[in-house]
Amino acid sequence: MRNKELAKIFSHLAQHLAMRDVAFKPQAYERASLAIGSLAEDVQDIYEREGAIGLERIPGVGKGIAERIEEYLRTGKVQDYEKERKRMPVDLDELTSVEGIGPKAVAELYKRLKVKNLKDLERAASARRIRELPRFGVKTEQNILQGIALVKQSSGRRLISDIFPYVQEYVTLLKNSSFAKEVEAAGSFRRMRETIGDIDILATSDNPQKLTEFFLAKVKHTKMWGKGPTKVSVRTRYGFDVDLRVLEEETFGAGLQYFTGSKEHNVKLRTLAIEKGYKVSEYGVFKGKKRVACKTEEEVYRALGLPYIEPELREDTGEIEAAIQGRLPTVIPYDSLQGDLQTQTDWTDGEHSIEDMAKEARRQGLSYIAITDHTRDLAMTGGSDEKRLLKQMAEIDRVNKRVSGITVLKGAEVNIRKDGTLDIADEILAKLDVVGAAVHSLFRLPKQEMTARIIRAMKNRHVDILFHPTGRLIQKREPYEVDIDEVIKAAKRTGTLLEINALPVRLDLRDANIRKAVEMGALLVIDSDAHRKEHFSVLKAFLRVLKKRHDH
DNA sequence: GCCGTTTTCGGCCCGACTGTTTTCAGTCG
Repeated sequence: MRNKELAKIFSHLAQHLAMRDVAFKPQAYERASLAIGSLAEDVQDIYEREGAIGLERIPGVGKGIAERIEEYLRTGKVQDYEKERKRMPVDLDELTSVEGIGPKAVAELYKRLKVKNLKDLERAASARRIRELPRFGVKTEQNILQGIALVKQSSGRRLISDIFPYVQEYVTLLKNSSFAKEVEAAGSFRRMRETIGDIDILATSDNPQKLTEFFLAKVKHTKMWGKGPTKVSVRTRYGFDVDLRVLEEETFGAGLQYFTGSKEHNVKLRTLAIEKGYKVSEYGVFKGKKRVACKTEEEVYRALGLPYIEPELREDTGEIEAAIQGRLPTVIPYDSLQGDLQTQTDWTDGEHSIEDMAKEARRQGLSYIAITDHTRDLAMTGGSDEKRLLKQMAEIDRVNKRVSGITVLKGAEVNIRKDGTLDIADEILAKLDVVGAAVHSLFRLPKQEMTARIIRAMKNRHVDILFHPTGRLIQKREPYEVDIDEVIKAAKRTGTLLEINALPVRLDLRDANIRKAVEMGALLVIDSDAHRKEHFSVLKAFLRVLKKRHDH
């Protein structure tokens, strides 16, 4: 699991170099960081098997960066990075998590005001000292304060995609030890929340003491919050907390149900139990002193007269009422998707070619994908104009001839301009199989104007999908002001699909809006927004975990 | 620092928007 650490180091190094105005190297390091961070294979394995030559096969990694990877694998450090960090000891992750703060702002704030972290930044902004700096002003200062508020709202929580590999690592570690029988990650991770606060792992064991000691010995941690015979709680060196609890085999189901939560779901479940003359705790369902269920979660729910409720639904947003009335929604299994209607390639800001993306999609079991590269107004990404779109369509025809077993559809992610018109002419859109329209600029229009703008785009008869309908970036950017009910109505009226963008930082539409759209009868499409081959896994990354869960 | 059937040296996705300025740097993705 060294990939993520290396990716972070190179990304930080890139930002440090950018702060010092070094030309071109930042992009090179950033590119390598992205490639390493989303690599399916552990760099350590690649290095052990093929040496530096193998490392240089990673796109964006040449001689220089391969040497630094080697250095890191040998010593745990990259000297160039350590030097930069000494020169400017700032918490880049914290500071750049504030919308509008980039490397140059970080450098300036450190030099002039000794701002090292979020706390310093807030203090400086509150004391109105930022407005005094050259090229900063009152407006910037206010934006910074707003940005800090947003970051703090999500205090300590991380995107599920950041946490996912670590959960896998810990669960596998424990499963492979000879001390654990059942191992399961519970909590908000199991409920598949957008962000995760800490990791709760449950296990059963013949020797709990040995298991907790094994865990402590293997999981690198900076703090130990507590340690008892059946529970240990640590802060890992990656900055989040992990709890391991060892449960009795007999009551594992009840414990799993309890520690999966949510708290609100459990409160309601317990209230329902009391009404029916039962009591529910982490040790089981009780009638008087008699335990009537505890072995499995299914048993626990059944004892209360309920069908099994999938963890993803356990938020007390109506699922218990629905279960009582026998109208729980059918949950779509994780391996249901047959295709992917939003992908980018190296024609714009994606990393891989059309052919490579098609082959990878096929490998992952998809039967079709649409290539939806950016268009003209998003020049930053090299967005296509009409002429280039035609060229790309011809290339897609060639790929379809060369690659069998998957259909590649011609598409585009066109820009919705300020007035709701699109940046590609209708006669070209008419030639495409899939047209997605999206807002990429002027995020702060007034609600009415934004709503009208989006609906006008949806009315274009060539537009099939509204991409990332609210434009939010989790923990980074609020959704734009838009009347989502009106958008859903328009979707139904115009037959436009609303996207469920599966990129972990977007998840847009979000859960509550998806439910609304379903209730209002609009159609939805789930896609990956893949910008590189590895991103297809967001369509099924969690499949393995779900399968394991259903095994017992 | 990376990369190459237009280049092994000389390029490096390139425009809108914001907030600062009074011509432009920084951020966005």
